[in-house]
Amino acid sequence: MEKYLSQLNEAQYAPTVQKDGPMIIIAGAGSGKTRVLTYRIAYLMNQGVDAFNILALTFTNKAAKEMKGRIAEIVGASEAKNLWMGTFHSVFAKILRFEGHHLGYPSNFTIYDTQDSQKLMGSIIREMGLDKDLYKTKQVYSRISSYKNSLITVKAYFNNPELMEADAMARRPRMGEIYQAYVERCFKAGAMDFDDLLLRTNELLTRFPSVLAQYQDKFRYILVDEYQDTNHSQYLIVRALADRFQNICVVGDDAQSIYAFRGANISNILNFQKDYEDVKMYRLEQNYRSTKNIVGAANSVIEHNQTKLDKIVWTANVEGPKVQVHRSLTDGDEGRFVASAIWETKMTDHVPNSDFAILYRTNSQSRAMEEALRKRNIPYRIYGGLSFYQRKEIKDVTAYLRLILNPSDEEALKRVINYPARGIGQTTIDRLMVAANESGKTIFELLENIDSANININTGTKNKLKDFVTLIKSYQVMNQTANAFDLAEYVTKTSGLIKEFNKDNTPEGVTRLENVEELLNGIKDFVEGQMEIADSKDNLAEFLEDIALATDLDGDKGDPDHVALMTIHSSKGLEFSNVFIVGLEEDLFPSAMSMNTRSELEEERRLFYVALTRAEKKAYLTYALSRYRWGKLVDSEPSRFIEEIDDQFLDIITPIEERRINPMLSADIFGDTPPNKVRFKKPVQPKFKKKDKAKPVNFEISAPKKLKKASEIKAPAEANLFGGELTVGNRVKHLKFGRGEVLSIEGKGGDVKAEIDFEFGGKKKLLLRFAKLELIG
DNA sequence: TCTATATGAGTTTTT
DNA sequence: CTCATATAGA
Repeated sequence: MEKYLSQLNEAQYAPTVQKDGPMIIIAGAGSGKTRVLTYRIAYLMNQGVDAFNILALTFTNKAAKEMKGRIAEIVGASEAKNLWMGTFHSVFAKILRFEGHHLGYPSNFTIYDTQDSQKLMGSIIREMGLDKDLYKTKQVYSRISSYKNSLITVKAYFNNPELMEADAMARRPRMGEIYQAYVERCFKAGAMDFDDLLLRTNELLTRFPSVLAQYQDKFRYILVDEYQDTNHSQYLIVRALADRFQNICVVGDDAQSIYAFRGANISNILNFQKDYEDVKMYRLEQNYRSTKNIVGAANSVIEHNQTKLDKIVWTANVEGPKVQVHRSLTDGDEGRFVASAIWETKMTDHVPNSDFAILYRTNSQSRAMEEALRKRNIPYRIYGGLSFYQRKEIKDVTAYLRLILNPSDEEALKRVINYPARGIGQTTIDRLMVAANESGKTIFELLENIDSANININTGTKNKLKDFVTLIKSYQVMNQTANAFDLAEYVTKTSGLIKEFNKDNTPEGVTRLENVEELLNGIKDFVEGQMEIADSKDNLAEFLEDIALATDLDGDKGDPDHVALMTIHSSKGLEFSNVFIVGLEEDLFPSAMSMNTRSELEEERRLFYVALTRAEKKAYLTYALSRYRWGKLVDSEPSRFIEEIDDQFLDIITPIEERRINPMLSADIFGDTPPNKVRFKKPVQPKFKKKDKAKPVNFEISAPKKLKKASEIKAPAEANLFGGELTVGNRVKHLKFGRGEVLSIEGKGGDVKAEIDFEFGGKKKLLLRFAKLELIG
């Protein structure tokens, strides 16, 4: 028990064992902040704090997963499960499921992803007859998103002349109307977008003091990782929840703030000491991760930022090799350099693939890297990128499921009403939308009574619409009794989706089918993990929520020994022996979109700082003289960030190609470009990002692929309680629903069910055979 | 009124 | 290159 504490140095020990009160830990890169956080949670639990009373918040799924794993190692998986730990969005989505009814939301509200939100805005802009070149959906979306993140409601917007003025100046005077229409339409659709999950939580906690009190009492100890990345909305939630007990511990590093683009506000961390009384401040400045050269290089870069806290990150580690800078001719060459460097290092040092990471600014850069790695037969895995759940075919299936659960979900309806084609065209949909807006009814409600509705639609189309309603209703009936897997399988078969995908015999089409199959497998695993809940009605809703907030279908399948490829954003919090930072070119990194203001540029610089400090032993910086963009070779120049590093930490390699540079020559002359232009061809399995493409032999379609979540739930066969051990009136604890009281017990043998009234989720009937309940005094 | 084809426009980063 | 929307054809 004490053993883990002895692994901490003095600076880390102090915050770890401060049990109560507000505290802030300013933690430099690699200074062991995650260790402090995880050990602190373990310490709290050892001090008798109930895991149910601890809330730990992170910003990305990746970070949440990382932290969960580490905590489970110390306190054990079963105890760790009782912690409320996850991203802000996922934790508050769960709370809103329970409490959303206060705000007029159905408990099975839909979560709109970016795509849904943007489509809705697009159609609002069109309906309002606005110029779509002036009102670009993406810009409108990010503008509205930033209002929401700053807690500027529609009402507040119209009361704020400055904001309205700013939008008018940007030639978008009707922004407020769009905002208003968007909010109304979301609400009517029973949908929340990502920002709503935070905004509505705030509304809930402000408008309903009893709800606030309940959660304040529950979350007696709150820990927030990466506090520098909180936006205003998140900040207020944390403050409200922590207000009663003031046991709040935030950890962050202003130098690693890289989410300003989604509203992160550095002043939250800078002003923390003003928000609470007697704040203890701790600083972790010793870097345990990286060599002197890497720390030195990173420090010399971040020096160029004006806005920063005084903090000296230092290390007692070895000097190590210098940071290597490498120039390539094209992005293809860059990939080949990286692949061969990895290969050579593996040969000489005998290290595993997992010692390497390739980090880039934009997701699209992964392609050149993938290709080169595949050629060298180096296994790799891409993290992030286009999420599995955002693929067209997956969204098609889930749109049906969403509609079954929540027929008001307008975006889902529009997606599937004519897919597969049923002869219901745009004109019909437009008329329906107009009628829906005028009547205040949802489209589905109109469709249910299409004969009596006063809409100009011909009889033939009306019949098609009726058929569609009948189809969806039949699914809804099935959903009453069938589990999510059986339903989803039935839907894909009977809606015509499978037939539609089957039409396409191209490799992409085949991949699509496989993806759908994989989705079904995922649902199956999820359902099996949920078997304890006797009324299976809810599990579809839960599955949909999970996937709405998940980015990666990250199981531990495939070879765990792979090179990691990811954006720098998603690499935060991770570390690797060898790190390649690629594409260090002006307009790419720093991004062309981020060079308008000093603060934008400084965020890019912090991003570079984050990238560099991921490396433990060796860092490589690469750039190319020209790069393919939209199929065209475009010239580029080296990033300013390379120049900003103090020379003493750098080892600038002048490649042999340097002497051969000649615009007359194409890359082929060097003989290192593959004879056929593979680059332009689609890889055979391009959609399967989560597989190790370097080993196509490994392509195990038939092997069941498990969603991490489900397999986690299933794996530990804990001692389940059976009827004999449980009686009416007992108090029990459940992983998800919290504490509860047993109301009744029914059934016999393996089918004993208990009805339990939980603090979160209300009354549930659980099958004791599966339910992992714990008796509490 | 719906469907297939051409054209054209846009690429940060995440929940 | 890869999406999303305009236009012609059925």
